[in-house]
Amino acid sequence: MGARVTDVEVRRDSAVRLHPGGADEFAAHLTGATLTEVARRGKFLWVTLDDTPWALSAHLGMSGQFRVHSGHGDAPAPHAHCRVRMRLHGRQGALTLDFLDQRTFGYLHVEPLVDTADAAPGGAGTVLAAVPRSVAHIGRDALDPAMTPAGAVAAWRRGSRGIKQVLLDQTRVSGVGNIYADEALWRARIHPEQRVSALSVRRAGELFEATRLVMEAALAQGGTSFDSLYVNVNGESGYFSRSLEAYGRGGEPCARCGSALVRRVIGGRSSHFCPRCQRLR
DNA sequence: AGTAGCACCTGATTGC
DNA sequence: TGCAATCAGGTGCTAC
Repeated sequence: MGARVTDVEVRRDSAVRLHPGGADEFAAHLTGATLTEVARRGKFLWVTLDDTPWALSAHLGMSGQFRVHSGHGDAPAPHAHCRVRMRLHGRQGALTLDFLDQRTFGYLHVEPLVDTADAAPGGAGTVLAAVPRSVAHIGRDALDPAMTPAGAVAAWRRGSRGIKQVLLDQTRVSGVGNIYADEALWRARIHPEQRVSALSVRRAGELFEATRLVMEAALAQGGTSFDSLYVNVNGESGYFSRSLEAYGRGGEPCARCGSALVRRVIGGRSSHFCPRCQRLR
Protein backbone atom coordinates (compact mmCIF):
# COMPACT_ATOMS: atom_id res chain seq x y z
CA MET A 1 0.00 0.00 0.00
CA GLY A 2 1.03 3.61 0.32
CA ALA A 3 -0.22 4.40 -3.18
CA ARG A 4 -1.50 7.90 -3.85
CA VAL A 5 -4.68 8.43 -5.84
CA THR A 6 -4.03 10.83 -8.70
CA ASP A 7 -7.23 10.44 -10.69
CA VAL A 8 -10.73 9.03 -10.20
CA GLU A 9 -13.08 8.31 -13.08
CA VAL A 10 -16.62 7.28 -12.12
CA ARG A 11 -17.99 5.61 -15.23
CA ARG A 12 -21.40 4.81 -13.74
CA ASP A 13 -22.89 6.99 -11.05
CA SER A 14 -24.84 4.15 -9.40
CA ALA A 15 -21.51 2.57 -8.42
CA VAL A 16 -21.18 5.33 -5.80
CA ARG A 17 -24.90 5.58 -4.97
CA LEU A 18 -24.23 5.41 -1.23
CA HIS A 19 -21.79 8.30 -1.33
CA PRO A 20 -23.74 11.30 0.01
CA GLY A 21 -22.31 13.89 -2.35
CA GLY A 22 -22.53 11.83 -5.50
CA ALA A 23 -19.87 10.95 -8.05
CA ASP A 24 -18.15 14.35 -8.18
CA GLU A 25 -17.74 14.59 -4.43
CA PHE A 26 -16.54 10.97 -4.31
CA ALA A 27 -13.84 11.69 -6.86
CA ALA A 28 -12.85 14.95 -5.19
CA HIS A 29 -12.55 13.37 -1.75
CA LEU A 30 -10.47 10.48 -3.02
CA THR A 31 -8.17 12.37 -5.35
CA GLY A 32 -4.88 13.16 -3.62
CA ALA A 33 -5.47 10.68 -0.78
CA THR A 34 -3.00 7.93 -0.01
CA LEU A 35 -4.33 4.40 0.37
CA THR A 36 -2.71 3.03 3.49
CA GLU A 37 -4.25 -0.04 5.08
CA VAL A 38 -6.71 -2.65 3.81
CA ALA A 39 -9.22 -4.29 6.13
CA ARG A 40 -12.45 -6.22 5.92
CA ARG A 41 -15.35 -7.42 8.00
CA GLY A 42 -17.43 -10.10 6.41
CA LYS A 43 -18.08 -9.08 2.83
CA PHE A 44 -17.38 -5.41 3.50
CA LEU A 45 -13.90 -4.14 2.76
CA TRP A 46 -12.21 -0.79 3.06
CA VAL A 47 -8.91 1.01 2.66
CA THR A 48 -7.94 3.73 5.12
CA LEU A 49 -7.00 7.10 3.66
CA ASP A 50 -3.69 8.52 4.88
CA ASP A 51 -3.83 8.69 8.66
CA THR A 52 -7.28 10.25 8.64
CA PRO A 53 -10.38 8.66 10.15
CA TRP A 54 -11.78 8.15 6.65
CA ALA A 55 -11.86 5.15 4.36
CA LEU A 56 -12.57 4.14 0.80
CA SER A 57 -15.30 1.62 1.52
CA ALA A 58 -16.48 -1.11 -0.83
CA HIS A 59 -18.95 -3.92 -1.16
CA LEU A 60 -18.60 -6.25 -4.13
CA GLY A 61 -22.27 -7.21 -4.20
CA MET A 62 -22.38 -10.43 -6.12
CA SER A 63 -20.28 -9.66 -9.16
CA GLY A 64 -17.94 -6.85 -8.11
CA GLN A 65 -14.21 -7.26 -8.50
CA PHE A 66 -11.05 -5.18 -8.25
CA ARG A 67 -8.47 -5.55 -10.97
CA VAL A 68 -4.98 -4.05 -10.93
CA HIS A 69 -2.91 -3.18 -13.97
CA SER A 70 0.56 -1.66 -14.07
CA GLY A 71 0.91 1.68 -15.77
CA HIS A 72 -1.64 4.29 -16.80
CA GLY A 73 -1.59 4.96 -20.51
CA ASP A 74 -0.45 1.41 -21.23
CA ALA A 75 -3.20 -0.14 -19.08
CA PRO A 76 -5.90 -1.91 -21.09
CA ALA A 77 -8.94 0.11 -22.15
CA PRO A 78 -11.64 -0.08 -19.46
CA HIS A 79 -13.72 -3.24 -19.60
CA ALA A 80 -17.42 -2.86 -20.48
CA HIS A 81 -18.25 -3.58 -16.82
CA CYS A 82 -15.71 -1.13 -15.42
CA ARG A 83 -17.69 1.19 -13.15
CA VAL A 84 -14.82 3.16 -11.57
CA ARG A 85 -11.22 3.54 -12.73
CA MET A 86 -8.61 4.93 -10.35
CA ARG A 87 -5.08 5.90 -11.22
CA LEU A 88 -2.47 5.50 -8.50
CA HIS A 89 1.17 6.23 -7.90
CA GLY A 90 2.89 3.77 -5.57
CA ARG A 91 6.45 2.77 -4.75
CA GLN A 92 6.48 0.57 -7.80
CA GLY A 93 5.30 3.35 -10.09
CA ALA A 94 2.00 3.94 -11.83
CA LEU A 95 -0.94 1.60 -11.22
CA THR A 96 -4.48 1.43 -12.58
CA LEU A 97 -7.13 0.12 -10.20
CA ASP A 98 -10.46 -0.85 -11.80
CA PHE A 99 -13.71 -1.63 -10.02
CA LEU A 100 -15.65 -3.96 -12.31
CA ASP A 101 -19.21 -5.01 -11.61
CA GLN A 102 -21.40 -6.71 -14.15
CA ARG A 103 -24.60 -6.87 -12.11
CA THR A 104 -24.04 -3.56 -10.35
CA PHE A 105 -25.05 -4.66 -6.85
CA GLY A 106 -21.66 -3.53 -5.59
CA TYR A 107 -20.68 -0.02 -4.61
CA LEU A 108 -17.87 2.23 -3.44
CA HIS A 109 -18.02 5.21 -1.13
CA VAL A 110 -15.81 7.36 1.05
CA GLU A 111 -16.97 7.49 4.65
CA PRO A 112 -15.72 8.12 8.19
CA LEU A 113 -14.45 5.42 10.51
CA VAL A 114 -16.33 4.97 13.77
CA ASP A 115 -15.33 3.16 16.94
CA THR A 116 -17.26 0.04 17.83
CA ALA A 117 -17.02 -1.91 21.04
CA ASP A 118 -18.70 -5.27 20.83
CA ALA A 119 -18.71 -7.72 23.66
CA ALA A 120 -17.51 -11.16 22.72
CA PRO A 121 -19.26 -13.63 25.04
CA GLY A 122 -17.05 -16.55 25.86
CA GLY A 123 -13.87 -15.01 27.08
CA ALA A 124 -12.45 -12.46 24.68
CA GLY A 125 -14.22 -9.63 26.50
CA THR A 126 -14.81 -6.34 24.78
CA VAL A 127 -12.75 -5.88 21.66
CA LEU A 128 -12.52 -2.44 20.11
CA ALA A 129 -12.52 -1.92 16.40
CA ALA A 130 -12.68 1.10 14.10
CA VAL A 131 -14.83 0.37 11.08
CA PRO A 132 -16.55 2.47 8.42
CA ARG A 133 -19.92 3.87 9.44
CA SER A 134 -21.79 1.57 7.06
CA VAL A 135 -20.12 -1.46 8.67
CA ALA A 136 -20.87 -0.59 12.29
CA HIS A 137 -24.02 -2.74 12.35
CA ILE A 138 -22.28 -5.78 10.83
CA GLY A 139 -21.27 -8.63 13.14
CA ARG A 140 -17.76 -9.97 13.48
CA ASP A 141 -16.54 -12.17 10.67
CA ALA A 142 -16.76 -15.92 11.26
CA LEU A 143 -12.98 -16.09 10.90
CA ASP A 144 -12.29 -13.04 13.10
CA PRO A 145 -10.31 -14.21 16.17
CA ALA A 146 -12.55 -11.98 18.29
CA MET A 147 -15.59 -13.99 17.16
CA THR A 148 -15.56 -16.81 19.68
CA PRO A 149 -17.64 -19.98 19.38
CA ALA A 150 -19.71 -18.85 22.35
CA GLY A 151 -20.20 -15.43 20.77
CA ALA A 152 -21.43 -16.94 17.52
CA VAL A 153 -23.74 -19.35 19.32
CA ALA A 154 -25.29 -16.53 21.34
CA ALA A 155 -25.73 -14.38 18.23
CA TRP A 156 -27.33 -17.16 16.19
CA ARG A 157 -29.79 -18.46 18.78
CA ARG A 158 -31.73 -15.21 19.21
CA GLY A 159 -35.12 -14.86 17.52
CA SER A 160 -37.55 -17.17 15.81
CA ARG A 161 -36.33 -17.59 12.24
CA GLY A 162 -34.89 -20.68 10.61
CA ILE A 163 -31.14 -21.20 10.86
CA LYS A 164 -30.50 -20.72 7.13
CA GLN A 165 -31.92 -17.20 7.21
CA VAL A 166 -30.02 -16.39 10.40
CA LEU A 167 -26.76 -17.66 8.90
CA LEU A 168 -27.24 -15.15 6.09
CA ASP A 169 -27.97 -12.32 8.56
CA GLN A 170 -24.72 -10.36 8.47
CA THR A 171 -25.53 -8.47 11.67
CA ARG A 172 -25.06 -11.71 13.66
CA VAL A 173 -21.95 -13.37 12.23
CA SER A 174 -20.66 -11.99 8.95
CA GLY A 175 -18.94 -13.45 5.93
CA VAL A 176 -21.31 -16.36 5.34
CA GLY A 177 -23.18 -16.21 2.04
CA ASN A 178 -25.66 -18.51 0.38
CA ILE A 179 -23.13 -21.08 -0.80
CA TYR A 180 -21.17 -21.43 2.43
CA ALA A 181 -24.39 -21.46 4.48
CA ASP A 182 -25.60 -24.54 2.62
CA GLU A 183 -22.19 -26.19 2.91
CA ALA A 184 -21.87 -25.51 6.65
CA LEU A 185 -25.39 -26.82 7.35
CA TRP A 186 -24.68 -29.97 5.34
CA ARG A 187 -21.47 -30.62 7.24
CA ALA A 188 -23.14 -30.01 10.62
CA ARG A 189 -26.18 -32.10 9.56
CA ILE A 190 -28.64 -29.35 10.40
CA HIS A 191 -31.85 -28.74 8.45
CA PRO A 192 -31.88 -25.21 6.97
CA GLU A 193 -35.41 -24.58 8.30
CA GLN A 194 -34.55 -25.59 11.87
CA ARG A 195 -35.79 -22.80 14.18
CA VAL A 196 -32.83 -21.20 15.93
CA SER A 197 -34.85 -21.09 19.15
CA ALA A 198 -34.87 -24.90 19.05
CA LEU A 199 -31.18 -25.24 18.21
CA SER A 200 -29.16 -26.46 21.19
CA VAL A 201 -25.99 -24.70 22.28
CA ARG A 202 -24.05 -27.80 21.37
CA ARG A 203 -25.50 -28.06 17.85
CA ALA A 204 -24.95 -24.34 17.28
CA GLY A 205 -21.35 -24.77 18.37
CA GLU A 206 -20.91 -27.61 15.89
CA LEU A 207 -22.37 -25.38 13.19
CA PHE A 208 -19.85 -22.65 13.98
CA GLU A 209 -17.02 -25.16 13.73
CA ALA A 210 -18.38 -26.40 10.38
CA THR A 211 -18.72 -22.82 9.13
CA ARG A 212 -15.10 -22.05 9.92
CA LEU A 213 -13.91 -25.27 8.30
CA VAL A 214 -15.83 -24.54 5.11
CA MET A 215 -14.61 -20.96 4.87
CA GLU A 216 -10.98 -21.87 5.61
CA ALA A 217 -11.06 -24.64 3.02
CA ALA A 218 -12.59 -22.29 0.45
CA LEU A 219 -10.03 -19.58 1.18
CA ALA A 220 -7.18 -22.05 0.80
CA GLN A 221 -8.41 -22.80 -2.70
CA GLY A 222 -8.89 -19.18 -3.70
CA GLY A 223 -12.65 -19.04 -3.28
CA THR A 224 -15.67 -20.50 -5.02
CA SER A 225 -15.59 -19.62 -8.68
CA PHE A 226 -18.06 -20.71 -11.27
CA ASP A 227 -16.84 -18.35 -13.95
CA SER A 228 -14.94 -15.15 -14.63
CA LEU A 229 -17.24 -13.17 -12.31
CA TYR A 230 -15.34 -14.46 -9.27
CA VAL A 231 -11.66 -13.74 -9.50
CA ASN A 232 -8.73 -12.20 -7.65
CA VAL A 233 -7.10 -8.89 -8.63
CA ASN A 234 -5.26 -10.67 -11.42
CA GLY A 235 -8.41 -12.20 -12.83
CA GLU A 236 -7.71 -15.72 -11.56
CA SER A 237 -10.47 -18.06 -10.39
CA GLY A 238 -10.53 -20.24 -7.27
CA TYR A 239 -11.35 -23.92 -7.23
CA PHE A 240 -13.64 -24.48 -4.26
CA SER A 241 -16.65 -25.08 -6.50
CA ARG A 242 -15.18 -28.54 -7.09
CA SER A 243 -15.47 -29.26 -3.38
CA LEU A 244 -19.13 -28.31 -2.87
CA GLU A 245 -21.15 -31.09 -1.25
CA ALA A 246 -24.60 -29.49 -1.19
CA TYR A 247 -24.85 -26.17 -3.03
CA GLY A 248 -26.13 -26.54 -6.58
CA ARG A 249 -26.48 -30.32 -6.25
CA GLY A 250 -30.25 -30.74 -6.00
CA GLY A 251 -31.21 -34.22 -7.22
CA GLU A 252 -27.68 -35.57 -6.88
CA PRO A 253 -26.79 -38.20 -4.27
CA CYS A 254 -25.58 -37.09 -0.85
CA ALA A 255 -21.89 -37.95 -0.44
CA ARG A 256 -22.62 -39.29 3.05
CA CYS A 257 -25.77 -41.37 2.67
CA GLY A 258 -26.63 -41.48 -1.03
CA SER A 259 -30.10 -39.91 -0.65
CA ALA A 260 -31.08 -37.40 -3.33
CA LEU A 261 -30.26 -33.86 -2.23
CA VAL A 262 -33.20 -31.45 -2.20
CA ARG A 263 -33.36 -27.91 -3.58
CA ARG A 264 -35.88 -25.60 -1.92
CA VAL A 265 -36.36 -21.84 -1.81
CA ILE A 266 -35.98 -20.70 1.81
CA GLY A 267 -36.30 -17.04 2.69
CA GLY A 268 -36.12 -16.22 -1.00
CA ARG A 269 -32.78 -17.99 -1.42
CA SER A 270 -32.20 -21.27 -3.17
CA SER A 271 -31.14 -23.83 -0.59
CA HIS A 272 -29.74 -27.34 -0.92
CA PHE A 273 -29.71 -30.04 1.72
CA CYS A 274 -29.91 -33.77 2.39
CA PRO A 275 -33.40 -34.75 3.64
CA ARG A 276 -31.95 -37.77 5.43
CA CYS A 277 -28.78 -36.40 7.06
CA GLN A 278 -30.34 -33.02 7.85
CA ARG A 279 -33.56 -33.84 9.71
CA LEU A 280 -36.01 -31.23 10.95
CA ARG A 281 -36.68 -31.77 14.62
C1' DA B 1 -36.72 -4.96 18.11
C1' DG B 2 -37.34 -8.50 15.05
C1' DT B 3 -38.96 -9.82 10.77
C1' DA B 4 -40.75 -9.85 5.84
C1' DG B 5 -40.64 -8.27 1.37
C1' DC B 6 -39.34 -5.52 -2.34
C1' DA B 7 -35.92 -2.83 -5.26
C1' DC B 8 -31.75 -2.76 -7.35
C1' DC B 9 -29.32 -4.89 -12.26
C1' DT B 10 -27.32 -7.67 -16.00
C1' DG B 11 -26.62 -11.61 -18.74
C1' DA B 12 -27.28 -16.55 -19.28
C1' DT B 13 -30.65 -19.85 -19.84
C1' DT B 14 -35.15 -21.76 -20.60
C1' DG B 15 -39.87 -21.74 -22.52
C1' DC B 16 -43.14 -20.69 -25.98
C1' DT C 1 -35.99 -16.98 -35.32
C1' DG C 2 -37.55 -13.89 -31.83
C1' DC C 3 -39.13 -12.49 -27.65
C1' DA C 4 -40.61 -13.08 -22.88
C1' DA C 5 -40.06 -15.15 -18.50
C1' DT C 6 -36.96 -16.91 -15.04
C1' DC C 7 -32.96 -17.11 -12.28
C1' DA C 8 -28.74 -15.82 -9.50
C1' DG C 9 -26.43 -13.05 -6.10
C1' DG C 10 -26.32 -9.50 -1.18
C1' DT C 11 -27.49 -5.65 0.27
C1' DG C 12 -30.47 -1.01 1.61
C1' DC C 13 -34.66 0.38 2.65
C1' DT C 14 -39.53 0.53 4.06
C1' DA C 15 -43.42 -1.35 6.31
C1' DC C 16 -45.48 -4.09 9.62
